[in-house]
Amino acid sequence: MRHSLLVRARQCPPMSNIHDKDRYLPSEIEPRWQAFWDEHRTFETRRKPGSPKLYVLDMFPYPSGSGLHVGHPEGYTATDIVARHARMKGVDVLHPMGWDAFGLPAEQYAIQTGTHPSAKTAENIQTFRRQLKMLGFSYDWSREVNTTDPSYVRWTQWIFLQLFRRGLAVQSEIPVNWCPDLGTVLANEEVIDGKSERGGFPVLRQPLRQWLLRITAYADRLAGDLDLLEWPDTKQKQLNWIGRSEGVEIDFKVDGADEKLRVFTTRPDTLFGATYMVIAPEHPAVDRITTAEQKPEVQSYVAAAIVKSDMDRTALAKTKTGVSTGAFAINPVNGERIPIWVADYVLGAYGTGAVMAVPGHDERDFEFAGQYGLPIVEVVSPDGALHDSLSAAFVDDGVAVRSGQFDGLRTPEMKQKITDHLASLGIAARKVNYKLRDWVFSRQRYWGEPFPIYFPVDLDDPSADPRTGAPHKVRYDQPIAVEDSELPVRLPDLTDFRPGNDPRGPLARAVDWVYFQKEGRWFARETNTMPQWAGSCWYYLRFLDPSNEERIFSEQAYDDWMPVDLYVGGSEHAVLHLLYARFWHKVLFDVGVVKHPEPFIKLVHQGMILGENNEKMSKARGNVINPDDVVREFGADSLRIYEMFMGPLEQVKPWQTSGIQGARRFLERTWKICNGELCEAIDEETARLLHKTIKKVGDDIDSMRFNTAVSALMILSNHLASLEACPRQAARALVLLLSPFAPHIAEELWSRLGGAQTLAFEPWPTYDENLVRDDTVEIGVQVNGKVRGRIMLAKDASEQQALELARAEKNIAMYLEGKGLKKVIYKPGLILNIIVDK
RNA sequence: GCCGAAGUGGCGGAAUGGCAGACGCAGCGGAUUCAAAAUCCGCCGUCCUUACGGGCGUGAGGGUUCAAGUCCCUCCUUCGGCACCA
Repeated sequence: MRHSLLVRARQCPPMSNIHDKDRYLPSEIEPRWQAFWDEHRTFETRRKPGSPKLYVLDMFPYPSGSGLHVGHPEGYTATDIVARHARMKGVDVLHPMGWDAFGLPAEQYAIQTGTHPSAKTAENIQTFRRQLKMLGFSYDWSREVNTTDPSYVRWTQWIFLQLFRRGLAVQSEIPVNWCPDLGTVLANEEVIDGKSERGGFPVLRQPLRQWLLRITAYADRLAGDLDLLEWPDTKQKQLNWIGRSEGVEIDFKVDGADEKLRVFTTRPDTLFGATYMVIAPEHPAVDRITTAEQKPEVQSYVAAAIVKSDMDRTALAKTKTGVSTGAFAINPVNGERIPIWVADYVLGAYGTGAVMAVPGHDERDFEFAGQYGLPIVEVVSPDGALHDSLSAAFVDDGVAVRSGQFDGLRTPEMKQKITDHLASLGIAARKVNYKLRDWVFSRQRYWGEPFPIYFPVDLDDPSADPRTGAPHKVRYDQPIAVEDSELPVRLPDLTDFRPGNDPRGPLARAVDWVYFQKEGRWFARETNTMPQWAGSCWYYLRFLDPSNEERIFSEQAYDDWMPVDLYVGGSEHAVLHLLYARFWHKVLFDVGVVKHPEPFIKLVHQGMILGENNEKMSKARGNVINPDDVVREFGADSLRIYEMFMGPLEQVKPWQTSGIQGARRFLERTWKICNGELCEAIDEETARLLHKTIKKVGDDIDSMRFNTAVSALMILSNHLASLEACPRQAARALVLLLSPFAPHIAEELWSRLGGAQTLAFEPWPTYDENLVRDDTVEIGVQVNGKVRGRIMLAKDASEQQALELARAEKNIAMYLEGKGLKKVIYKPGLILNIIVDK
C-alpha cells in the first residue's frame, strides 16, 4: 500500500511540486521580461557615430474604445522583428510608437456622456499602451507622442502656418453637404438620395466657407517622385488618384456673341467630329449664353443639378440628362455651328468645366447624342475606310477620316499635327490636368486642432462687445496668422460638444475664446478645426526629437534618422494618409525643414486578418478575436509566432485558433530542448542544418518573409528535439534566431543558457558558407521529362558519373532498357533528364 | 467599365523555369495512461495496385521548353481600389 502510493507520487506529482523552473509559463516569463526592459531602458534609442541606422515605423493607431484587435500585432510584430534583428546586427534603430488621438469616436462619446473627449482619449491610450507592452514590442517608449497633446498641436499648427504663409492654405466658398437638422456637414458617403443616412433629414448642397490645402499645386511632384520609392501597388493607386492627364485646351467662339468657351480634351484629333458642346451646370458662362427662350428650362435644370450631391450626379447606370442653351459654338476647324448644351455629366471642377462632344469617339457623348438625337460623325476609322453609322463609339487609335487636310494620319500623329495647327492660330495650348482636387481641410467639430488663424471684427458700434451678440461682421477675407510664439492655440473647454445648428461648428459657442481684443480692436478666432489627418501627416518627424521645446526637431536628430527606412501599415491608407503626408513633407522640403524629397522609402501593407469564418472581423459578426484573451491563454510569444507563421505578411488571411496551438507547441518544444540535456560536441548533420537555418532566417527577415523564417526555426527545433542531447552551440544559436520573433522566451532561455543580462544586443549568429553548401546532394532523375527515381551524388559530379548512378537504379534502368539514348540534360545539383526514343 | 493583386491537399500555406505540396493545423493508426489531457512514433493530394510501382494532378483552354505552379496568349472566378475626370 505504502509502496504504490510512493510510486504514484513520483509519477504524478501534484502541481505545486513541479518546479516552475521546468515548465514554460508565459504568464510568468513575459511580464517579468517586460519589466526588465522597462527598468533597464533596454530599447531607448541610441545613436553611435559611424554605425548604420534604421528608422522602422509603424502606422500609429487611433486609440479606440474597443482596444487592440489582432490586426494590430500583425504589422507591429513584423516591424519589431526587423528592429530587433537590426539591433543584433549592430544597427542603430529608431522604433517609436504614439497615438493618433483626435477624431470623431471620442467626440461622439463625449456628446453622449458629457465628459471631455480628452478624458476618454487618455483612458483609451492607457489601454492601448498596456496591450502593446503586453506583446513585448521593443518600442522606445520615451519617445511616445500624442497628437492631441498641446506640445504636439503646437507644431501641427506651426506647419499649418508654413502652408498658410506660402499661399497653400486658402479659404474658399465651396459647396458642402450641410444638414441643418443634424447641424453638421456630412461626407458624400453619408448622404443618400439627398437625405442624411442617419435620420433621413434633408441635406443641402450649400456653399460654405472652408479651408483648402492646395495639394494640386504639388500634383506633378507627388506623381513624379513615386519613382524614388520602394512601394507596392500603392504607387499605382496614388497615380490613379492624382490622375495626371495630358491634353489640349481649345477655344470655341460662341456664335453671335463676344464670348469664347474653352474646353479640355485628350483627343484633339477628333475635333472634326465635335458635333455639339457641353458645359457643366456650374459653368460661369451658362447665364450669359443661354437664349431667352431656353432660359426657364436651363435655370431649373441648373438649380436642380447644383443641389444634387456628387453621389447623385455620378450614380451608377443613371441615364444622362441635359438641356440645350439655345446657343451655338463654332467648330474652329470646319466652321460648323454646333449646339451648346448644359448637362451634369460634365463636371464643373475638372478641366475647364466644358467639353467638346465627339459622340463618334467617346462613349459618354455617344450615349448622350443618342438620347437627344444629336449627330454622330466618324472621324477616326479603325481601318481607314468610311463607315456611315456607328453602333458604338470607337475610342481606340485609328486613322483620321472626314478631317480635311488631316485625313489619313494615324491617331498619335494626328494629335500632334492638329494641336500644332490650332496653336499656330492661337486658339489652343497643350495642358496637363489632374483628377486630384484640393484638400478640404476644415471640420465643424470640436475634437481637432484649432486653426492658428484669427480675423478682424467690424462692429457697427465700435464700443460694443461682440461676445454679447452686438451686431458685427467677421472679416474672413482678412485672415491673420497667430504668432509662432503664441502657439499652440488651445481648444476651449466646453461642456456641450454637439455640432449644433451653426455651420461655424461647436467652437463658435465659446464666445470668450472666439473673441478677443488686441490694441483696442476686436478679433475672432477661426472656429473650424483640422481633420484627423493633420496630426498623422507629420508624426514620423516628431519622433525624431519629441521633447524639443524650441524647434519642431533638431537638425542633428533629423540627420541621425531620416528618412524612414521601413513603414508598415494597412493599405486602407494607401491614398489618403500616405498622399497627405507626402504633400506636407514636400512643403516642409520647400520650407527647408526637411532634406529629403520623400519621407518613406520602403512601404509594406500588412494584410487584414479575417475571422475564423473567413469574414471581416466585427462585433456584429461576432468573430472578433481579442488579443488579451489570446495572450492569457497562449502567451504573447505564441501570438507573435502564430501571426507571423500564418502566411505572407501582405496577404489577407483568416484566423485559426487551432493554428496558434501549433505555435505554442513549437515554443514548448524549444523550451524543453534548451532546458534539457546539452552536449558540447556537434555532429555534422546538426551543424549543417544549424548553419543553413542561420542563413535562411536572416535572409527571410531581410526580405520580410517571416512565415518561412518561422518554418525554418521549426525544422531546426524538430531536429534538435530528436537528439539525445542538444549541442550547446545549437541551443544558443536557436535562441538568438528565435529572439526577434518570440523575445520573452528567448530572453529567459538565454539567461538559463548562461547568457548575460539581455540578448537584445547580442551579435546575430553567423554561418559558415561551407556548412551551408551541401557537397552531396540528392537530385531527381527524369526519363523523357518524368521523374523516375533519385540519386545521391557529389554536387559537382560529372554528367558521366550521374548517368552511371542513374543506370544503376532499378526503376530508371527499366525505363532506359532497349531504348536509344537521344539526349541528356544534366544540371549539377538540380536535375538529370534522359531523353530516349519512345 | 477601368486599374491592381490572387487562384496549389480537408484548412493556412511552401517551392532562383529543374524531385509540387516544405512547415503548421485538422484527421487516422499506434505507444504511454486505470482513464483522459499533454507528449512521443507512424500515415496523410487523388485514382489503380496486396506490394514494387503506375495513371492523373497547382482555376479553364492553348503555346514556348528537354523540363512550366513558375514564362507567353485567351478566358473564368475571387478580393482590393477607382468609377461620367473628356
